[in-house]
Amino acid sequence: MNLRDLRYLLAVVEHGHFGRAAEASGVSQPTLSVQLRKLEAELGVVLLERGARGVAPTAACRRLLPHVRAAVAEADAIQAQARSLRDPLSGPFRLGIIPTLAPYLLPRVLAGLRARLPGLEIEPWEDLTDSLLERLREHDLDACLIATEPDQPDLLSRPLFDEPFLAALPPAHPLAARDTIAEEELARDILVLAEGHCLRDQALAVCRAATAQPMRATSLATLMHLVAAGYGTTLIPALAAESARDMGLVVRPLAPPASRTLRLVWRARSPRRPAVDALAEAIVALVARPSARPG
Amino acid sequence: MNLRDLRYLLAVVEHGHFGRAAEASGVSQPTLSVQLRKLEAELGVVLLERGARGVAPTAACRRLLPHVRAAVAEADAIQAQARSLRDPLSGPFRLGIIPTLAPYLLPRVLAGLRARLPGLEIEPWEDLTDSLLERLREHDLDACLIATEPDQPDLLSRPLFDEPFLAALPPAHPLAARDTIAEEELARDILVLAEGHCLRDQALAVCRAATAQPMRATSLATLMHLVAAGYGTTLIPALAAESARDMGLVVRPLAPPASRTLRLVWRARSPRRPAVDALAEAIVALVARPSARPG
DNA sequence: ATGTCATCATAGATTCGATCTATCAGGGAC
DNA sequence: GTCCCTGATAGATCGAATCTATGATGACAT
Repeated sequence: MNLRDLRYLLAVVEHGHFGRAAEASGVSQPTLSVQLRKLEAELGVVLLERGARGVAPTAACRRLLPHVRAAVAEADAIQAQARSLRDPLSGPFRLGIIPTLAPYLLPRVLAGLRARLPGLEIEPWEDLTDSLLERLREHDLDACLIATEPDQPDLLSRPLFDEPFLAALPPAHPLAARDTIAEEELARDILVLAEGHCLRDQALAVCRAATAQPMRATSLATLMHLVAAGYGTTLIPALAAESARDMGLVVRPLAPPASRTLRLVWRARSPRRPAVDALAEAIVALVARPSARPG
Repeated sequence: MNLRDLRYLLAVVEHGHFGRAAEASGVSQPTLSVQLRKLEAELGVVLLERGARGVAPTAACRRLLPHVRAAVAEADAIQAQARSLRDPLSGPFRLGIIPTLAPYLLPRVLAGLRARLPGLEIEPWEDLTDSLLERLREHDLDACLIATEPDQPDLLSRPLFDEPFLAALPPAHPLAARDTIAEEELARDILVLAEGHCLRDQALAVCRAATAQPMRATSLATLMHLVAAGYGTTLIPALAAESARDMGLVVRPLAPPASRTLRLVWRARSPRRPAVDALAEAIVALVARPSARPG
């Protein structure tokens, strides 16, 4: 069975006349005659009652017509939707983001992304780096924002921007009065995230500390609350500074400075490379000059 | 676009593998490769991300898949429904019946027809002869039961059975005591149906009367009620006798007898001739030996 | 590293099917 | 009876789908 033949059938039923249906379909009258006879033979059902003054659908045909119309309509829907998906910068785009970045980056850039890439429907997905990369490889995500460099051959990445690390202290902490803080000074009572967070490893590396402390916050927000409650200090990425200050923390730059590099990762074979590139550039621009937050 | 290609797409998406999808589709792997590339070119959308270990649908493809599945499902529904319509004795069958016959014939035969022709879904349509024949010619009906012989070249008919006319009288009528009644005796105070009813013409012909009486009942039931109320006499077809007696009328045979011939009419070109013939024979058999009425 | 295996893509030949033009056949209408 | 309109048929032509054989590429293991 063929969509073309179904369209022929609809044309003949609509016009009640082979010749006019043929003209409307852009083919010759014998074509319709032959093809519709074939369709009848294939279905084993007489669809048309031919008369000297035209043609009428049989009862069986009338029974089938709803399905025929539905099939043709779905085919048209496929083409219509494909037309709107033809723009490489449109359609759903699933973007994985690590938890120490998502809550602080997304409010800054989402509105701007909608303005710059109106066709791209970004669906954020928050998870730890390893899970994100696994999902990315399984085609569950289109790209990921992470803070490490993946070394898998089927994944490519590009750096977006560097995010400095900052010291976050309770106001009553002895170091809170200082303008800058050295890494070693922070190491003594630093609190870190649970395992799996790249920020945990980076914080420990920066401070050259191998803490085996029992407190392992599962989110940066939790961690900052712990610091605010006086349980210790921590290292936060720059984009979280505003949130940290809102919680009453004292935020100080490190001396010498340290940072992490945020990278956008995608599958080497992904056909969405244009969208990936556009997204990367948009994020860089929006982070450098953040757009207003959506009301 | 082609239903075949849509099925290919579904197979590849389902198997995630061109080779296995090809096997499942009964074609070679290059066929799928070529056809799906063509489909992508036609839609202008990359549907599949080819990898070294298989293939995955793109985000755009996932967007389209519901429509693709729907189109294929509708096509399958067409074939499934066609299979069940393949039996010439099945499917909807619109049967026109004149009003002086329908209420008395249908209760006698409908249950039996369902038993003898279980696939045939008879949809009765009650109207005057001329309207019925017009609808029949316009393909709005598959066949008609009427009491006259149509003389249109595109319509064929066959007689089913003769239905005697009977005299119907109020119990108090002077003729009610007689065993049989002559036509002339009835003519004096006969009531007839409104124009358009063939029974009106037949009654007038039988009784050689040209009444211009004001009372023109629009249904046989009304007419019989008028007779029961003592407004006159009338001629009824035999199948209405039971109903007439239920209303308290006296029913008597004519001497000499008169009758009308009920015919089944269909379009000369109708492809439903097998159903028409089966229906004709079933009705004849059921009228001769009526089945039990449905409870 | 390097060979091996698996995967999809490509090329050329072949077969099948859709379509065209020209013509036929049948029914109504006058 | 004759004409005209309708759909059906025939034979040729063109295009498209498919096949087999082979290439290209990447992953994995030794």
